[in-house]
Amino acid sequence: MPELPEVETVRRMLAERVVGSVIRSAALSGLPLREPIARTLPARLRGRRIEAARRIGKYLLIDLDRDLTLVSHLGMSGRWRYEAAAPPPERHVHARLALAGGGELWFEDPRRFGLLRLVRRGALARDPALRALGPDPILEPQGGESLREIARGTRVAVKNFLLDQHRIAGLGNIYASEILHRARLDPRLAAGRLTAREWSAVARSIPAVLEEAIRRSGTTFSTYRTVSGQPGRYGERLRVYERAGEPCRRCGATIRRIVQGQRATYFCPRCQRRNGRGRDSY
DNA sequence: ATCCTATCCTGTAGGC
DNA sequence: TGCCTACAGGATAGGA
Repeated sequence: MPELPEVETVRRMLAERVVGSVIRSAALSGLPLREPIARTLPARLRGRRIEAARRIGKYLLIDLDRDLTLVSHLGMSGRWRYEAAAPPPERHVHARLALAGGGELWFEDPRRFGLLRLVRRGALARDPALRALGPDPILEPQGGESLREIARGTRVAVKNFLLDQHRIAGLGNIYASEILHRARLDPRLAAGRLTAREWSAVARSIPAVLEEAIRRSGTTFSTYRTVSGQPGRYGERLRVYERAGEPCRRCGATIRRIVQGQRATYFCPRCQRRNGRGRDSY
């Protein structure tokens, strides 16, 4: 599941391999993703030069000349893939960009929850996908006080708070659980009721987990791959995610799996405590 | 306003 | 072995 570290890994590789290239031609599968890909996309991409690869939250932005930006989101199973030589056709390739000088850039997405949309750069900040995003925790790190302010008044569980892209942009199901384990916080606590000290622990844990995951090229469960097809290596570092029934690496207690908002949450019932809080605190 | 649920999709894992 | 079903989750529309 591509979250901030996976998207950042893809961004870095695109920056290295395709920035500076010119798109010679483009072709679409014709199948809709989260929304249909505009049929005019190939014509608008032809001849454009790739100027930069950026990331905001889980969105990957490919800046082109003539003030255009290709906005992409990998959804659940999306992948940008670079092939140096003309590769054989494969399933689930929804956009193929042939680069001048050889090489192809593919947007693959079996589950089609992804997004591909061409936007004028001047209109980016107003684009519905990006407009309402909260701060990106790597580009705009938030301290504990700031997080506490963002959470003021909300009763949602802190795990769900971390998943809300409108509050903080980039965390998904894997890293939300990992961050709360590092911060030693029960994922069921009401976000609006955490203490300053608890928010401070969350604020420190977010970049610690994300930066280590970026160093290891992200986490691969099933489909995620880097641009060149390598799996991420953070999986072996996971402390709780997908480890239900296994011992906590910190205290040895058995990791639990619960469901919050129809999503799995993993946590250690011993070292992620409620700190003697009352029943109404979550 | 705030919060929660159902929905989209397909590869994979588990049961029998 | 093969068929069937349940499950995984990011974002969002719509309902409570």
